[in-house]
Amino acid sequence: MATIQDVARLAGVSVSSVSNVLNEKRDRLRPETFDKVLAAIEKLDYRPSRAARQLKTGRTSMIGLLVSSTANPFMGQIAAAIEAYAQRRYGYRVLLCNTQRDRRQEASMFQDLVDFGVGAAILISSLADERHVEDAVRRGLAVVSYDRGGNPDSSVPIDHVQPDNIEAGRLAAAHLIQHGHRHLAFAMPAGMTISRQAKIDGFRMAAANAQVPVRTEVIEGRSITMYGDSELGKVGFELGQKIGRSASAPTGIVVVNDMMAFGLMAGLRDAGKRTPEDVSVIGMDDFAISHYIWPALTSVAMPIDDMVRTMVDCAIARLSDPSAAASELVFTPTLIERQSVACPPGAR
Amino acid sequence: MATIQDVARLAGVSVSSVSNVLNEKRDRLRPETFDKVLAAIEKLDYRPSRAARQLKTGRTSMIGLLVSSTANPFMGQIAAAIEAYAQRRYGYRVLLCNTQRDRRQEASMFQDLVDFGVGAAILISSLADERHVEDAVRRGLAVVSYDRGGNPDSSVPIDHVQPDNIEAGRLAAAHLIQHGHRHLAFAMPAGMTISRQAKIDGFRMAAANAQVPVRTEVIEGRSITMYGDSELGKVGFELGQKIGRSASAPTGIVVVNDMMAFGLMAGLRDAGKRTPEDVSVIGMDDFAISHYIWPALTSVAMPIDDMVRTMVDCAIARLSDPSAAASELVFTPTLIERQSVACPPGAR
DNA sequence: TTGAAAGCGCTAACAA
DNA sequence: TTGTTAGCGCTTTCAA
Repeated sequence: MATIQDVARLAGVSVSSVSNVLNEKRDRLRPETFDKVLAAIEKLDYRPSRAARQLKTGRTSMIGLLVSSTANPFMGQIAAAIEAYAQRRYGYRVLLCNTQRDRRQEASMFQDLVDFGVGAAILISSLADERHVEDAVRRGLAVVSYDRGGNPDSSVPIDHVQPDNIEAGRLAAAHLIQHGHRHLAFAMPAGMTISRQAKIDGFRMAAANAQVPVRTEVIEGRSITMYGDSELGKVGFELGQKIGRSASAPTGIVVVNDMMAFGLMAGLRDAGKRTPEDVSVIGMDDFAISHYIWPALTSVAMPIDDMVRTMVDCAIARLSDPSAAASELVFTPTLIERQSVACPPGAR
Repeated sequence: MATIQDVARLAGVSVSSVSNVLNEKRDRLRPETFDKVLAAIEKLDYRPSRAARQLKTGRTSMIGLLVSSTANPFMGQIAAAIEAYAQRRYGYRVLLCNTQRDRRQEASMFQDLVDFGVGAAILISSLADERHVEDAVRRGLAVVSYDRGGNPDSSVPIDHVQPDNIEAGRLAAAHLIQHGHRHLAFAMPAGMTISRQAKIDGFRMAAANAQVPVRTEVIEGRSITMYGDSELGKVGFELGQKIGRSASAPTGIVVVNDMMAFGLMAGLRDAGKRTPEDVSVIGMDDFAISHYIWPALTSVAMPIDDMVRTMVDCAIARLSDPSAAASELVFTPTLIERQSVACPPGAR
């Protein structure tokens, strides 16, 4: 590989002139010198070493991305969107880390990012405890956190971007109530997270605001250890079976995410219940696949592209102003009506 | 951030001693010196800069991963598996690039990887033309290519890992024939790739080897530009509609991947055809979701974990022996029987 | 067993 | 407008 020295030699100029060309400081060079250098660069097929540049400047054009697991299609979609936008808009590449929502993993990934000299990271994982994140920020990493409320007590600035989960829960429950359902359940894996709590709050709020009495309950499945899609489906399946066999089952179910909703509908089916004739189901995340399954899944869609752009913009902005006040940005979800919701059996 | 100098000063030793500690050269240090240094490292919470290390050694513990798009759940799953294994087994992190199967993008991503000093990359994208990959290899990047046959003429060593696509096609078609189907179609988006051709070959082979006459055809949908899952589903949907409305439709369809199969079944349904009663469908990739939809999709599963381990092992191995002969590794797929295949209408 | 010093490839301050 | 030079933080000879 050619170095800046080789280019300087071939062009008959000094390395600083070459450096100036590389950094587009046209005003410091005579046009002909500029061209001479350009020609030498071309000839040698020279490309500057990012490692050397980074060592000198302390900057590297990489951001870190921590997601629970891209094996979950929702995360895969977000990862693809982030990577594409960061590259297109800022020329940044993405270092991918799958956390499996494990705090120790997350901490070690943050550490690695700092060691690599990465300046900013996007964290998508709703672990309630944020202390290891704060450590990373103190070590100089800018972090944008998705789907977790901001902590006003925090001594360090962490930007937060999230969908309005309360509204998501409300939207889903209200839709069910509007279809005549009077016994609703919110289904999720065991274990509370901030975003789950918000969804539940909205879900309950819709019931409380209804003109009629509506019974609500939260149903937790097994807890999850791998954040791919297969385990989530299985938890949903088991829960669906259980609900399907129960005598006093809810007629409308809001499921914390689409993958689990698929499993839940399969479990319901296994127990002899049809969706939406016997039980209505609403998912959240709006997978592309949800359009195509039968019955097509009604789902609460999050404005992914908007949120992704915002997260990347925040991350890059904080690179140049690390001490700016943390921003808290909330995005509004939308209900996508499809075929998995109908009036409850009694109402027909 | 503390540097090696700070540590040396605090420990009262030279930087080279600290370096020796960092690199575990215990035999070059008196145990007590070792401990002194360790204490200083601890005290300062020192972590060596990877950039500096890389500049000196030319090595960095990152590998590149190029996939069409993690928005496709199959790719998301592979990406998660690669990241986890590379990290766990070798302590390597992953630089993620979504190529959208665009040659120019791929080329620029390879270039970036080289610029970052990344030594090895895994490429998952069946672009037929491999020249830009060869360029990258010539620039010193070790590449392992997935799902593309090796090119014996190639002047540079590129390792190839792939499922036995011929067998995948054969398995699927044979399963349909065994159920009594005599008119089969292979469905895919427009445009031939190496892996699609192999699947078709196997598909036709099964028909040719059958004891009875079997009619086969290849049905191409629209061509695809975004390699997420939504467009693939739509292409399948349109194709399903078309087939469902056709008078002389095949009774059994092998679809090039699960995502498109979901869309195709939805299209069939839209045209009034049921799966599997009217038309049987087999997918390929075996998404976790395929278990849970209705009808559960019979699919050809690729041994992802085995292939992923092999790809990462190959990539890392080539780092230390760039000129080793290229390996060509083929893995055997399995048919996962579920509910989307039945005997054809006539046979009942 | 330890330390001094060169240098990886670049940027940027300063001098010419 | 151009060149010289001092590092960035490490690893790695080579000497002591």
